[in-house]
Order: sequence, then structure tokens, then C-alpha cells
Amino acid sequence: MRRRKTPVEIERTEPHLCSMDLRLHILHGVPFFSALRHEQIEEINQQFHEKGFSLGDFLYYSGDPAESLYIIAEGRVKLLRHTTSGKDVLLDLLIPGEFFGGLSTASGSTYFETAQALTSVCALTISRDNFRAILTRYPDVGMQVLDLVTARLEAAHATIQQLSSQSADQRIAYTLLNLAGKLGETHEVGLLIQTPLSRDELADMTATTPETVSRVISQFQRDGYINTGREWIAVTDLSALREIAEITF
Amino acid sequence: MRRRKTPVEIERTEPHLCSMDLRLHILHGVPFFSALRHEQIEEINQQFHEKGFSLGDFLYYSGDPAESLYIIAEGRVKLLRHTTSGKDVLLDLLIPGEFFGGLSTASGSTYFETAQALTSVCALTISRDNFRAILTRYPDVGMQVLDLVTARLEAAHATIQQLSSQSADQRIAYTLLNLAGKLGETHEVGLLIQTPLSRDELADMTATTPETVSRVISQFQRDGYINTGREWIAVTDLSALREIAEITF
DNA sequence: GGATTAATCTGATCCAGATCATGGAATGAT
DNA sequence: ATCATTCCATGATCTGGATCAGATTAATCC
Repeated sequence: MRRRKTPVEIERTEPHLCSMDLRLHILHGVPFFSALRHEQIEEINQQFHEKGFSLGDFLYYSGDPAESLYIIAEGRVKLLRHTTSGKDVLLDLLIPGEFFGGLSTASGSTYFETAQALTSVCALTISRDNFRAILTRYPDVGMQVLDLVTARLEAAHATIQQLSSQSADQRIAYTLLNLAGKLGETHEVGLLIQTPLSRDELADMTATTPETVSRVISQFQRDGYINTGREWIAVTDLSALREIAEITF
Repeated sequence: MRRRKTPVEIERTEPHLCSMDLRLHILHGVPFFSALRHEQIEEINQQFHEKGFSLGDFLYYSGDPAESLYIIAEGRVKLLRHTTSGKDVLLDLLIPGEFFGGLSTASGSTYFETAQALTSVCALTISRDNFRAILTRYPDVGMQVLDLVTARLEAAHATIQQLSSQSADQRIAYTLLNLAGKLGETHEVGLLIQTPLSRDELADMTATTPETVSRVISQFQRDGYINTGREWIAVTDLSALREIAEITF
């Protein structure tokens, strides 16, 4: 068997569970639990369950009863919405330590988004009520979760601004910068976006089509701003992309 | 002097402060304070300051140091972002009892949006740190604020989906439904959107142009779905707009 | 009431990017 | 190694809605 040419190094097929050690390590690493002591984490750990998923599996669908909150222990998950026209809208791309799913009781009892595994995934789940009890019991944790949600709201507003006022190549440049910032790892081909990422998915993130993404990406490569291949992209010239995206701050 | 023809009934010019009675009444009415007892509200009231604004005044600009959180006591405020191309993006339209401004310490220390008065406004402000202290002290309040921010995030995601996948007339129909739901008051001309609302502003909310809004609005009126005039719109056929917006749930 | 100003409407033109169509290259299966 | 599949690149065409340009109408001012 030939070697794959992609520089992305992520397990993409087998589902798997995580060891108890990893679970505790993950929970310690979760930003909003970082202030808790080890015994508290161990106690909280009891309330979590573990679920494994393979590439392409759906963790849940939008419209399902929103009973659980998820934290990624390993792998990558995308949050998306389906539209009546069949086009998907990719809202977020989540990495280990991030939470998603059923958080609020106020906004109804079903998930608004669909969550799909981009790699093999190990996720920790907790019932919404148990999680809310933790937030109430440890106000500092609650405050950190609030800050995270606020940051996501800010990011969503930035996306709305992009969609409202920027051209396709600007939105793509902006999205690549975001992804590079969140998922980028230094690599010989450039700042490699460590997630399998197709033209289709990039189109779903930027409200464009795969054809447009392909054209823009090709141009970026010709201009020497990125390196790319089948399902991978690496940024080599951040400042050029920043200029295109008109990020001046 | 002739009477204005607009059916919208909102004080649009003079700034004004609110009486102490109104302040307490407002704070009691704020959803996330509703669980607090009167003495607690009175104590919290001490930490708020009062600011009056007239139509068009800016409460703050994006980029200003984010020191205060605002709660509207009276009037209407719009949250917007400026773009390099000069086009504004209108992100939210706030009514009495809603909060905005500096909430999180995590996401930097400046406002991400600009807040502008659509009417005369009386706003209550509190320092970010004092507000966060309240949230920590009363975890139930914190949880309610978290739910509100989560609901806003969900709304922002819905907007992203709209912008990504729907046509201009669908987005306009959707926005009118949203506004009617939030600001609509029963009136002889229909479900009147109780806020001065120009074609320009509607364009800034829907990522279109004033010309397109005008054409679509005119068509909606010809179709008998709405009544409209200079800076006002009233919805007469919600279900028709829902069908256009493809809101099937 | 008439003038002035600002919001709105409407037509004509144009273009970014969607859509349609096809060929090529990387991957996985056998 | 070969084939089948999936992803990607690129050309040709089409179109929704932006842009440009006036014409109308409502509100305010005097």
C-alpha cells in the first residue's frame, strides 16, 4: 500500500474510547474546569459518560431532544445546520477540550445543530441538568463558561459581518486564518490545518460553492500564500491573507 | 402643523432620565433579576448609574474600552458593526430590559460593536466587574444570563444560516418575522413593528441594499402581506411570510 | 400653504459568483 | 498494479441582486 500524501496526521477511521487517565487529563485540561481541585474533578468525572464515534458518525442531529452536553476528549467534530435546499452550513469546528450540545434549558429542549465526527472521536457526555448543577455549585466555572459562550457569540457576529460585507475570496481568506489560528500546526509545508478539510466543507463555512473555493484556493496557491492538496491546506503567508481579509487590527 | 402619518409611537428626540421608581421597576422586570428579592434589587440598584441619550446618539463605539454593561430602561438601541467599505451591519435591536456591552473579561477589553440610540433612551450602566460580582454571588442570576447569551448565540447561528443559504426576499421575510415577534404590537394597520425602521436599516440587517429592500417590501405590500410607510412596517399576514422564509416549524 | 429635506420607489445596467459540464489526479479496494 | 471512487481544477454560461440614475412622496420648516 502506498503512503498517503496528506500531511494531516489524524486517526480517521476507528472509533475509540479513552482511558481513565485520559479522561481525567482531559477534564483537567478543559479551560473552565482548570480552577477546580483534583478531588473535585474526580467527583465531576463520575457524572460523565464516554462515547466513541468513527469518521462521519453523527453525534446527534438537530431536532433531537437536547439531553446531553458533550466535551471532546479526542478528535474533531463539526457543528452544522442543514437547509431545505440541501446545502449545509458549517457553524463551528471543535477540538479536544471544547464543549457543545445541550447547555441551555431556556432555548427549548432540542439541539439546534447537527454534530458530526470529522475523525474518530472520543467524547465525554453529561446530562444537561448535572452540568447546570456544576455551574451553580462552582460560580467560577459558570463564569468561565459564560465567557466562552460570549466569545462564541462574538465570533458568530464576526461571521455575520463577513457574510454581509465581504467578497468570497475575503471570506475564504478570513476562514483560513481562523482555522490556522485554531488548528494550525507548524509543519514543513507551512502552518498546517490539522483537520481533514475538503473544498466542500470550506464552501459550507464560507457560504460559497466548492467550485469557487477551488478557484480561490488555487489562486492563493499560485500567489504563494498557501500550500494545499486533497483535503488539506497549509498557510505559508499569514500576513498576505490578513491583508486580503482586510483584518487590519 | 400636520400630524405625522407614522403609526409608530415612540419618543424620538429628547434624551431623558428615569425616575427612581422606574429604575427599580425596570430592574425588577429584567428577566435575569426576576428571582431576586426586593432588598437585593435595591442593593444592586446602588451600583447602577443612569445615562440618557437622544435619537442617533452613540452609547459607545466599537473599539472603545469596554468598561460598562448597559441595561435599557426606556427606548430602543441598535448594535452594529462598521465595515471598511462604509456599509454597516446591524446585529441586534434591543428593547427595555435587555443588556449589552461589556460582559466578558475574556474576550479582550474593548467593545466589539457600536451601540446607537434609535429613539430617546434611558440606560442603566454598571461596571463590568460589579456585574460579574453579582453573577458570582447569585449563581441563579448567572445561569439566567448564560441562558440569554446562549439564546443570542443560537439566534446568531440562525442568521448565519439565513445569510448562507437564503435569497434576499427570504432573508427580509425572516427578519420581518423576527422583528414582529420582538417588537410587534397589535394595531389597526396590522402587527406594527414598534421601532422607527428605515429601508436602510433593514438592508443592514439582511445583507442587502436599500433598493432591494424597497423592491421586496413593495412586492410584499402588493401581495397584501404587510402595510408600510416611511420608516414603519406592519405585518398583516404572518403565515405568508413564514412560507416565504421557509420556516416550517 | 409652499419650500426644503430626507426617505422611498423604480428603471436600466452590470458583475461576482452560482451553476453546469468535463477532465484530471489522489485514494482505497481488489 | 489496476480499477473504481472521490475529490479537485477549470472552462462556459447564466442570474440574483448590486450599482447607477432619476423620479416620487412624506415629513418638517418657515
